[in-house]
Amino acid sequence: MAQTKPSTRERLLDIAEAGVLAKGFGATSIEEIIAEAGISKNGFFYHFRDKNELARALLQRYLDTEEALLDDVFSRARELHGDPLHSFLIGLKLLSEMMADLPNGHPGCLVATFTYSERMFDRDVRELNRNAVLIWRARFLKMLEEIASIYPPRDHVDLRSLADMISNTVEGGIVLSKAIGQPQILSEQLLLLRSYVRLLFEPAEARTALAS
Amino acid sequence: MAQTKPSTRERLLDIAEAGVLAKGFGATSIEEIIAEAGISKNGFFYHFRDKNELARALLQRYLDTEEALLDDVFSRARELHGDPLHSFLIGLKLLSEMMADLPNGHPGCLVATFTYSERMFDRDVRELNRNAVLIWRARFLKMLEEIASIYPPRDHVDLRSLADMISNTVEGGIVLSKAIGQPQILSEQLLLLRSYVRLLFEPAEARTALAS
DNA sequence: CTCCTACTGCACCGGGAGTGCAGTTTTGCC
DNA sequence: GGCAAAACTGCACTCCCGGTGCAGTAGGAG
Repeated sequence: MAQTKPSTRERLLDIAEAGVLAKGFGATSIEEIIAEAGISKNGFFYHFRDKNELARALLQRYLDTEEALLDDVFSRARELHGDPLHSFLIGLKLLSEMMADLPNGHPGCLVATFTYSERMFDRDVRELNRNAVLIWRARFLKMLEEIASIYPPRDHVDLRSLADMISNTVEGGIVLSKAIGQPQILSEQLLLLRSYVRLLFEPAEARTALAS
Repeated sequence: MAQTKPSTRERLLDIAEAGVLAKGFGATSIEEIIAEAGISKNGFFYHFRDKNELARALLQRYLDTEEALLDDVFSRARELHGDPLHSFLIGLKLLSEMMADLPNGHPGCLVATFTYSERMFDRDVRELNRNAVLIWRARFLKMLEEIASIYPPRDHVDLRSLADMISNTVEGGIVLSKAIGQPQILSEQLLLLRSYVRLLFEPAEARTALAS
């Protein structure tokens, strides 16, 4: 499995992804992708029937990577602490640190890009995009339900909304970081989210004074 | 000042804005804009030197409208309650209701769209976009500093980050709402933000039990 | 030796960005 | 009413991009 192919297809996806995140899908031309890849136009169309199929492949690959990353982060967090609340807080911390360590900041989220270009794609791609957000929701909801079953929340909150808040924080954080060119915003926002989760669920006796 | 001109320029901007929010800037063609406006191509170029100038005008108009809206919401909130914390909480509630009342959900934020297409624009437009976020930050930071000077926060938070969290919630909420086609997410997320601000600043004695 | 994968090269179409220029209608103002 | 400026129209043309069609080929696997 290890780097058997620096395959052309993967290189095309890499180049396309960078372009899409920097300029938007509609503004990323096949011409420039093949120019950078050093391939002919027909070479491109050998791999992807049309631009929509490029979009599909791009999004699918992106979602698989993200899912693996989230699996990794939160299972590592769970190994560090068996309690659902504390492992969740650790997971958010890890995520925040991971985002802070990206050298040029987060390059952008394809789900957001595609959401802001929905009219360009066919049903398949839009459905894929929609499902991605619903999968994130389900993932975080499951963790929050486990937490809430042990720690009663301090305020009336809908756990489903709260689950969305994680995705929300990431998506918003990426936009703001990119917009003003301050990569650290994303990780700061994740820490604020963590602070909220803590205030919501952590029992008062565990928070004597303002201890971190 | 009242509707003296349903001027062509404004109509072009309206049509362009809808297109840009639905498909992205690069994918919104001048041809389709003039087709919908019923104007010739040269008519378009009479108003805007090129596509970049269209972007500039689009963004400037959008930012002016948003600023006026925020001024309105938070000054109305201030009239309803003199206390900075409570008027801020009311403002977030008003904003949330306003977003919930949009018939087809929020159409999208141009700042986010432009952020995800940065390479398409010249320095001017990128600077305009960047400044917009910094202006939002300054606006909310001022309000939060006033709050924090009266109510000591319950957790160590950087007020600047917290100020960004308002923009963050809106940007993220718009992405999620659009992505899964559930307009209410944006207003829900604003209410969660409100819950966080309340937990952070509201004195314990004001929150006996879990009262709203 | 042959089949398959992964391409190259060329020619072509339609549509979009943008330019240039000449001409026309509409509007505001004296 | 007259006149100039503003707000356009129409046409012709350039270059770039998405996409198609078709013919051909280099290299590895059986």
